[in-house]
Amino acid sequence: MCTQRRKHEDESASQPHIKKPRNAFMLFLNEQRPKVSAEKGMKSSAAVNAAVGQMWKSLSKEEQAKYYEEAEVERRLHAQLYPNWSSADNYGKKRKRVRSRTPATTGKYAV
DNA sequence: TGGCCTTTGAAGGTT
DNA sequence: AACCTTCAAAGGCCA
Repeated sequence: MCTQRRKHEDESASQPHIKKPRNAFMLFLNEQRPKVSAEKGMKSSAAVNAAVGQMWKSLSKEEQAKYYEEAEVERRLHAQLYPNWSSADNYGKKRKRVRSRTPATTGKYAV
């Protein structure tokens, strides 16, 4: 695996860098990704994620709401496990490509 | 071997 | 307070 996490035992033993609470799509993705990847033959997750994103739009508001509630529960669980945890665990650690990938810029990341 | 590419949501960070 | 930037997942693909 690529990310070997150079973290020493002291870090990983106490708090192995707690991930941010996943949103509704991450939950939906984790369910549909293996299915879509198998049916579509999509190897790269980027393509699968995009495809699942379209599927998400096809979901009924009740179905979508289901994931929002599940995601909300994960926030609760996260809060219970780490009441003082801030999502800034890895903020700025992974430099996401070019800064300005937000749709607010021009819909797409600045060319 | 790590970062990219990709999705939306959440949430930190900046203004 | 409002706006913007980054991580969350994650698997092939590139430098």
